[in-house]
Amino acid sequence: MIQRIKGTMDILPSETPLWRYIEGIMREEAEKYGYGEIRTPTFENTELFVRGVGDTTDVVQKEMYTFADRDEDRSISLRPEGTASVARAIIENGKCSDPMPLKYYYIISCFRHEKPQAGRSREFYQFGTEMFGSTSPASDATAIALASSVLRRLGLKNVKLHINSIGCKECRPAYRASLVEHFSSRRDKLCDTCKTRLEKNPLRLLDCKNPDCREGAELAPKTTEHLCPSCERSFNLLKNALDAMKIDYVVDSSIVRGLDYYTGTVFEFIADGIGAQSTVCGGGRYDGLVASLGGPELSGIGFAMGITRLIMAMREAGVDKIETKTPKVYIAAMGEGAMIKGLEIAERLRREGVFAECDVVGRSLKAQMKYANKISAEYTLIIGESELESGKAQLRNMQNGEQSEVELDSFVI
RNA sequence: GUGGAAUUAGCUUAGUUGGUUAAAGCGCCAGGUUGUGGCCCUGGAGACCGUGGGUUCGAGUCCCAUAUUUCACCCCA
Repeated sequence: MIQRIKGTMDILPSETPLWRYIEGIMREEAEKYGYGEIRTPTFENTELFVRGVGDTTDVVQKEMYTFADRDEDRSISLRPEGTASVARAIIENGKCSDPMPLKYYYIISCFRHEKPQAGRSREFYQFGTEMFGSTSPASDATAIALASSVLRRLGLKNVKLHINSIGCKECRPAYRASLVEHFSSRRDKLCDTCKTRLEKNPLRLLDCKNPDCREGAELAPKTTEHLCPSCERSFNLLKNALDAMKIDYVVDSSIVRGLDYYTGTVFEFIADGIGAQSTVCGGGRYDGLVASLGGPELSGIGFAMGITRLIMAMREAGVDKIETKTPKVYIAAMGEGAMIKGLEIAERLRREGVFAECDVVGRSLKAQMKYANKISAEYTLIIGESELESGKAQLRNMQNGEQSEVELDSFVI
């Protein structure tokens, strides 16, 4: 038995309708906001992610599926996220001179070599959107509104929006310094990972779950109190816009994000009751990304939603039951002649747009009726020798058991 | 990468202090008279007890290793 790769999953026909329902809502909403779908390659030059996502991030340092290409001396990687590829694509396809803003969305799977856990797998699925070419908080508000709108339509009331601003390249260094100062004074109280974070990525100290570190984080200077005038104005405008759009949020200074490209506004939608990996949607502004990939100075704002986490949240909220299509008519056929006739009729009905099935196993009538019941067929048409001769057959309503006689070659349903 | 838990038929599980042909429910297949489902009844198929070692006269039951699943840390969607 050859097993599935660890951390991957099979999505069976019993589950795909829910996936498609969710994806359908994502597409509809994205398009309603003027985003167009983009499809980029599953793998890219490793360098794209190193430069885009950041060479100090865990994602790039220890989680990428990286390998040597066969025919060239070149390192390629399966995409660990979607934003870098889209940024690359707009530069490469000359879209940076299109009318601004550029708005793209995608539904893709990404790959990270992590230890699997609730809400985390090595191949994971996400809906992402990117908007380029606006520095205005109106674009932040629009992106957040889109995410919020998808979640609302999915029926997720157990999801909360947390927003924060981590500052731009002007104000972040100063804030970072004040954080380091704050935590250095209480260094001996920090957990081991936080001690290394103090040097590597001080912002991360803010969302450590260790109780002692949490205490330090509570007392730490808030990003929002160290913003430069421009960032502060933007953040306030964003809050005003969200208020006006009637989108509830909390300002949460522990939202820092882990990818290097984030600047300014960052946000997460956090779900209750789905375990430790509770962020169903995360995003923010990435004003330096396009330039760092060799494109023009073009700011951006986007987010990604984890589809499996959404499904967990939907289960938790009890909104994961959706209607699925069931056959209009099942044709029970006895004998070879009837089976041929049944196939003929089923095909005629399908060409008229009807969901019709015909027995292909050749079992007893009783077994076929049982099967029709199991697949929730609305009607069963019963064909045997005598029906073949008369050209008429019984059409049974499976709900109330009533039967009526129909002309085999002409009945409609 | 670090730690905890789990691993018995397709699924969910039971298996007593190691001792004969490893249970059950659901599901599947077939019957309950001659061509009619949903309920009920009967029967059947289906498990080398995750894999590999070890202890023992004897292991699903004990020990070790390994894989996978799962939960948490790290990190992120």
